[in-house]
Amino acid sequence: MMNVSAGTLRRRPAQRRSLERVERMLDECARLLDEVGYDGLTTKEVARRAGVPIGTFYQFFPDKQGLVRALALRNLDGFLDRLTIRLGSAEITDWTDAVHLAVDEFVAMKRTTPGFAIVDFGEILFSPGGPALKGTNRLLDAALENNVIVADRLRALTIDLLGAPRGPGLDRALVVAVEAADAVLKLAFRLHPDGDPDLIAECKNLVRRYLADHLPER
Amino acid sequence: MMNVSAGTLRRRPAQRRSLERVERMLDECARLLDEVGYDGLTTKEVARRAGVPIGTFYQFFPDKQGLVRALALRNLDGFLDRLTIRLGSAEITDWTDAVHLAVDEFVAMKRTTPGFAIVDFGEILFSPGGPALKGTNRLLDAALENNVIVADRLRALTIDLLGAPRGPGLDRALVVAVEAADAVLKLAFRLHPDGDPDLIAECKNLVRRYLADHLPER
DNA sequence: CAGCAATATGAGTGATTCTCATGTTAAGCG
DNA sequence: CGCTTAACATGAGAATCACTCATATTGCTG
Repeated sequence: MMNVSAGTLRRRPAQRRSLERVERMLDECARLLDEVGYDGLTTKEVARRAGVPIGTFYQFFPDKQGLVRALALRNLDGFLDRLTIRLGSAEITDWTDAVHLAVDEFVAMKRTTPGFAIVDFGEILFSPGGPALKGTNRLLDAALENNVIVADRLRALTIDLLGAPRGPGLDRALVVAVEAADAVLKLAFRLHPDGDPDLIAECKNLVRRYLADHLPER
Repeated sequence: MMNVSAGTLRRRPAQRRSLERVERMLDECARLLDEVGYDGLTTKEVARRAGVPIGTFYQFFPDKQGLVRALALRNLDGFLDRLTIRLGSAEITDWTDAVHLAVDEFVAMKRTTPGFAIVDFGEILFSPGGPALKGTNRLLDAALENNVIVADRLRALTIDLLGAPRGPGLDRALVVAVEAADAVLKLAFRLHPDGDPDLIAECKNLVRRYLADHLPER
């Protein structure tokens, strides 16, 4: 758990004090997102609310995008941890049950986790502007990882639980499924504060229909 | 064609001169997006390149987001116009052919239309930050229209050509399909400059599989 | 405790978005 | 044709933001 590091932070907080500070900044970032939205977010206000000077903010985060990216990674870790627990405790006999659980967990986090309604895993947020920005494309690279990480861990969960045929075909299918599901669920929450129930149901249909080609019948 | 108006512009350009100016600003916005990305885009530079003073820019566009939103709407219109033409000229016997054509047209625009690689229809771009921004949510409303417009016109095309069962079920299914396809294709172009061919193929599979529940067999 | 390296700080720099007072053109009218 | 009034155009400037960097502070080691 808690894997906010790879390429997103300038300096990895070593001491407890620093770790708490980074955590507080992420917390306030999430809360601010709910209040003022992504464009209204300012590094100054995040730092002020977290009780750290602006200079310290930039000791840890390379820029505003880095902050949001770190939050997205934390969200991702949180989601995967929760899902792992739920998949472990529930009796899963069918991979479609796993889809059901995953979507439900995502929906639950949309409703309860601060900032998650605005920035969930956030890969889309980073791609426009990230790549062509200056010279490098490390932002993009870091962002793209997210999809791969989700798919990887979902595959690990799925295969371990249900013994599906491994291979690049399944890998790609899972990435596609995650991307598509994320988009539909985002839409569901854009149209309805608690997530349009019909669209949530359709999201499950979409994923099940599609994955039926790549996973065993039942 | 050319429907850049609903809520996106401060003042609708009435005279030819103004219309050309707005068009030029959108053109330069698109080209700049390719050069510097979304975050690198500045209203000042767009105005400078389009040969209009910054004050004039703000006569027509409410803000930077309004500019990008207007571009997204123009892209949307362009896409639907092209698709309508292609669907009309080709002999379509099966709705799966329509899916094929639609995805191919999107891919073609990703490769050739300036700025389209960064901002296509852009509904995702607007939702984070737009809604919670201040008090109103007109930004969100305007953005949400996009999905509805696409689905509406796609449905009109589909139904007229192939006689599918009308109803809210089909409407919702088309919205879901558009949203999911858009997300997967965006991923395809994030991973590969010309669009990952496998992912493009998978996008078609995804849509066909899903829509098979809502449209006639062949 | 001396010396050194790591970390912390916030006033300042340059850049950006967007406004608004003023200037310019067109439109209506007797 | 002049006069009045409204629409439109303009760019200097106000407000704000992201991010830096020189200096101060803290902790670490011998």
